[in-house]
Amino acid sequence: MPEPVTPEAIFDAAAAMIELDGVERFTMRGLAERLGVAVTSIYWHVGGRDKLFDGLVARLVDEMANLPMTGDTPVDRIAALARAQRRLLIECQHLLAIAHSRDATPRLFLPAQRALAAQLADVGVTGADAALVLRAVEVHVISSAVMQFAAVRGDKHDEEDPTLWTDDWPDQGLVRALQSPTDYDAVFDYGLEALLAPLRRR
Amino acid sequence: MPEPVTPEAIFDAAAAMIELDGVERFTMRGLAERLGVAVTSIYWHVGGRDKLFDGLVARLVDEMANLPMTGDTPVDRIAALARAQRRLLIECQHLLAIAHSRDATPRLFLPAQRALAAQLADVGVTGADAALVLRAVEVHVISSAVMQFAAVRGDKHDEEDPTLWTDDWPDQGLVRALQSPTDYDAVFDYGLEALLAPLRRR
DNA sequence: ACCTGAACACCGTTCAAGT
DNA sequence: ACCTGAACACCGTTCAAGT
Repeated sequence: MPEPVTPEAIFDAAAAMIELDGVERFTMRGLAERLGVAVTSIYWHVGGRDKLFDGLVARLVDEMANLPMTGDTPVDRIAALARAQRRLLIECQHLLAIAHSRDATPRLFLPAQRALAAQLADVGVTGADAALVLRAVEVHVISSAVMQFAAVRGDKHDEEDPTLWTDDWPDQGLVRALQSPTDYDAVFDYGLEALLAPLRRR
Repeated sequence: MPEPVTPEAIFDAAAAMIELDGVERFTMRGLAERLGVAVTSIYWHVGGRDKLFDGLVARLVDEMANLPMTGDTPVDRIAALARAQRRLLIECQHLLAIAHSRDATPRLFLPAQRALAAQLADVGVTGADAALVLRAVEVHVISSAVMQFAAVRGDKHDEEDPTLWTDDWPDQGLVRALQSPTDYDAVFDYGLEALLAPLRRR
């Protein structure tokens, strides 16, 4: 089934290849081969590697714009959106890496800022305070996704160096907890609730 | 002054080049030219690109191991260390990017975990709870440095899309705050204090 | 309008050969 | 032990040429 070569088909194929093998293994020539065309054909439809990645990032931004925001209270809705954003970014880890390497991470959150601002206003947080909370939550979401990515790929190296913790270290419970793989979901929730705690007290 | 070609000199030159021009512009051939030797000489001394980056990451891990931890209370000392870690990582942004792309970010914090654990024990936090706080602070530090990096390079794109915010949006103070560049220092401090607040209440 | 092959300038890496 | 040049297999990209 040789699909027609459209920009859409090119972006789809590129996204699939990148999500499968990572950015570093992605080549224009490989993409052309998968599409069954000459490399130069891609250049005609979407341009070079840069333009291609621009398009992929734009797609991710679009996806970030339409996420559910459910919950009984404004703070619950903010938390729900943050969790949905994080889930999407973890699903699209390689695309996130591309966006990050092109300094486009802040842009990922622009579409959601309006909705977030409305919820903050509902609990009486406005102006510079609201901007600070907004940014803090954004940074928390991104970082959690980015770290999860690194951890999942490199979990062989995530174990503790046993020589660092002698057997006579008083808190063996901590040592055990650190030696088991990091539960990034728990870390994310802990941080998110800490960030939102001041709002819950209103 | 043609310095002798030692692994040390090679790492120094590579680090300087990367910190100046970024990873993407760094090539083995360029490094060889700067050192005044043939490319193949580098392969003899330190191995290929992978080995070279391994060495650079190892150096960064070493630097992370010796950071000051001053403050009157245990929580203050934890905060001070986190700030010092963040400052170093921002200074070595490109090296951090390399470490991150090689999934070595968790390793950056291993050397400091013992000292942090001791401070946590002082305020009575142990076991799995201590591990969670440890990880939450680590993630916060990394993320802040990583975001700062992206933001500084891409601050042209960090401005808000004016079409998103109509003039009749009720909270013009927020709009103004979002339109000015993000103060990542403030975002970091806000998040750090939120994470440590539960500890301060003991 | 769409697609192609040839060609260019660049990579990282290997290896036999030098001293 | 140290350094070299030649060579290989791979890139991204351009461009004139085809239909």
